[in-house]
Amino acid sequence: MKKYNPQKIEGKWQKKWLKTESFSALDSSKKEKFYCLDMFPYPSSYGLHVGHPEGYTATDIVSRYKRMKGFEVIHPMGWDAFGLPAENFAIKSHIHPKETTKKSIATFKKQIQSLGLSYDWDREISTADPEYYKWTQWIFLKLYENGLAYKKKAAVNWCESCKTVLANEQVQDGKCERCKNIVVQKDLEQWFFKTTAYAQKLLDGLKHVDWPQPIKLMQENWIGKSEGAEIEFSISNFQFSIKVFTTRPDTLYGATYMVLAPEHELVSKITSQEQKKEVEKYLKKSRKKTELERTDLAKEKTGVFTGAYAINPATKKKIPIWVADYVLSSYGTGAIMAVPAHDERDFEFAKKYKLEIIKVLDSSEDCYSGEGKIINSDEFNDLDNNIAKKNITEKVGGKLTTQYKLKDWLISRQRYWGAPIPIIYCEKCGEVPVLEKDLPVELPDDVDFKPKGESPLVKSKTFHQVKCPKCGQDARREVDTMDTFVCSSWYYLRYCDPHNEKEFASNEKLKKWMPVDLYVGGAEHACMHLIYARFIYKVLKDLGYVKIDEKADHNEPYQKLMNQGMILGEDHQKMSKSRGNVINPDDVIKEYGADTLRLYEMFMGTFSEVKPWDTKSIKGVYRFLDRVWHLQDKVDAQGKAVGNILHKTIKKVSEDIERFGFNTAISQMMILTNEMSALDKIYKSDFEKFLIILSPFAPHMAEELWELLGNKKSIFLERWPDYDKALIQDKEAQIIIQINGKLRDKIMIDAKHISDQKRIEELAMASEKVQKFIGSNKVKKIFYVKGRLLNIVV
RNA sequence: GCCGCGGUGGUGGAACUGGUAGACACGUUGGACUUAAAAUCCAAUGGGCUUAAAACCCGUGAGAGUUCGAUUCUCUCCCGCGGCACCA
Repeated sequence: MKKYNPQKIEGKWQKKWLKTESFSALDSSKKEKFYCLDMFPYPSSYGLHVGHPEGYTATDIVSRYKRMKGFEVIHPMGWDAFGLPAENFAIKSHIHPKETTKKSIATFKKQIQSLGLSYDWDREISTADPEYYKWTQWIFLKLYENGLAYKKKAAVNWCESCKTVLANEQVQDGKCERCKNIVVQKDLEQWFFKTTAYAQKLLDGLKHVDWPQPIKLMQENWIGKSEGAEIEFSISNFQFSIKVFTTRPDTLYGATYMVLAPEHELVSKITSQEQKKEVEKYLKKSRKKTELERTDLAKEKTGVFTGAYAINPATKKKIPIWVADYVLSSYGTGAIMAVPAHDERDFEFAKKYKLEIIKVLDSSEDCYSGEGKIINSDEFNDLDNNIAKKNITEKVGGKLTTQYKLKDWLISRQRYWGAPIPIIYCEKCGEVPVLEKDLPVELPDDVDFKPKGESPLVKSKTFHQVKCPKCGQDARREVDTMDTFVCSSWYYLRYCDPHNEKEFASNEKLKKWMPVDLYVGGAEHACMHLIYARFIYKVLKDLGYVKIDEKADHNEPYQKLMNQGMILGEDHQKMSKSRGNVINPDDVIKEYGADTLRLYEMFMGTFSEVKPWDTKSIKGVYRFLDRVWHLQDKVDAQGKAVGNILHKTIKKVSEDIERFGFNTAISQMMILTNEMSALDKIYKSDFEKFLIILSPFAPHMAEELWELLGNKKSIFLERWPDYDKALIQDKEAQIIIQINGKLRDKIMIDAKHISDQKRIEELAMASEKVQKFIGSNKVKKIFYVKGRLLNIVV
């Protein structure tokens, strides 16, 4: 009896799989395609953590399963290689990010291969490779040509510790997503992608994808659509007017004052002489506040009167115009009509500054923001407020419109380790895009990494001196680089045609492989990568660079999305170096082997739930594999058939893989294994079927045992077994007997008779236990659920 | 504050469209093997009551409701996690 030695067999098969290129996806294949994708990792110098194998094992199981089901599976892996950690490391150590990244990628690749994952390494890509970022820059140019990339001066998020601007999506809780430093607002000239032009399309597309509902909701909220009206208020004694956006034009008669955001352009123009000092003081103060302080709900609202008055277009009454930083300049028009009777913020403000409050909806509450009947509004009285919305807007010459919270995507970064923005500034011609033939704009090596608030590329002698593509005069390059999320917003397209030197990917290959059928990764990307990638994909489709003539093409890159749940430390806390509760997957592989690690991570719990690591529990799956290993000694031409349980297992494992129920699939295989272990002999054909369904989970062991059984070809060339419907039928059925819904007895009955309710009732009534509980009570009613239970109501 | 997800034994977790709650595994206890330990194998293992078993009762965060029957559906509340955060 040979001992189970995972270290020995795993290395052997990993080498073999690589050598035979068993998992290369064939562009020429006639089979139905299946695109199975992981969110590619940032290759950090720390190597893999246990979270990586969780998602990777899941997609590996699905990939191997789908191949055996007859699909041509494309299952690529690559590196999201640009980014801050490598650059920050360079600042400390003076080691070039190129070097660190190269090393980290090598480590990651080795670790990933030691897990026995079936990637198609011919398609490996790295976003920091000029071959790749050439096309990232090309995509930038296409957006630029079509007015979807533009530069503007705006109040932007600035992280003082990273010394760079950040996109809206990268500010979390008022802090930098990377370093957790407080983000401040700065007026800077920056590059944007016009995501707002796609707000509605991004919303619509969500209807067509098979994504977890919470992620869809998060995106919906992030895009933040509201329908309302734009209404203009003229200003008393001025030529100007103030445009506001409101979702409640029905409450216009209750608008008793107006508020401008401190940044609103009219503030300086309309402020009266008497109020000037006060207003300026207020503006100065609010400018100093961070975004976090300004949006702090717990804080009392503040504001100051401008001295000017507007005319309510419905009531023709003069209403005061205030400045207050509870109104945001970045949303709507940066100005509001305040209806204190029906908006809590306005109510709070009006009470504090003793402003007029007029109710225009029928309600007993002081401040009521719900629906209802209109009052105090002339001819609109008694109308339903939803009808009044349209009518009142029309009366005052307003316009029904839609607003979104989504902002344009700020993509420029004042950092080195990213793809340079392919723009040239010429004194004569102004902003000039780099010519396509001059791509890629390569990163220079001669830079000083210390961030000083401008891109390190400024310091490169070789980089920014360039001739203007238009006039040939001396010009200088844009020194900012692109947000790494730009690089990762199209990588799934490059995998389809990774070596193409003429295009980012040929249409033929895109047509062959896109869209991604299954996408797996963490939920933290809900409002970042997953919005950006959808945006870029839609743009490329609209511009005609991606054409797919499939019937079910919904202009979405990712059909099905699955989020893996975070793995916590053994102390039920988030794993972190400072807590010292980090588990290194290498250690687990060293002790138990890759198959055990894979199985364990899949067995831990529900795939998408958060779950704690438990080193002791690893033994359980190791024992299981060990038991499977020893089953080989029982294989015989003679034996007892395990057909029923085997075929039930085939059914359950197949169904569970499809619905990401890996934990229950494994538990079913454990049940089968325990059953087979109890036998003296098992049929070879039964054991082989079991090995096939085990193989996506524990590929090394399955492959090794398959070979030991005398098979010459890889187990992964086998077809996935079908279960036999006749064999999964049980001969006997157990019927639960309940009295008033409480379990009182169980009876066994031949499966032939499960439809015969009368027979079952008779059997039940014959039971002593049943009789005891019925006693002298009268049977009122009997419910029978076929093959399951009989409930007697007394 | 708003939106979402969740709360099941000592632990991780199962439970199909409302139908045996606790599958599978860890741990624990007892036993076998061993000079011994590890490993392995066998058995028991939600709580109460009981010397033990049988029998019975209780039990899926709390309370109510719908139902013949609720972990599953509805309402109210409590707790944990995630997202958003003055979006007019």
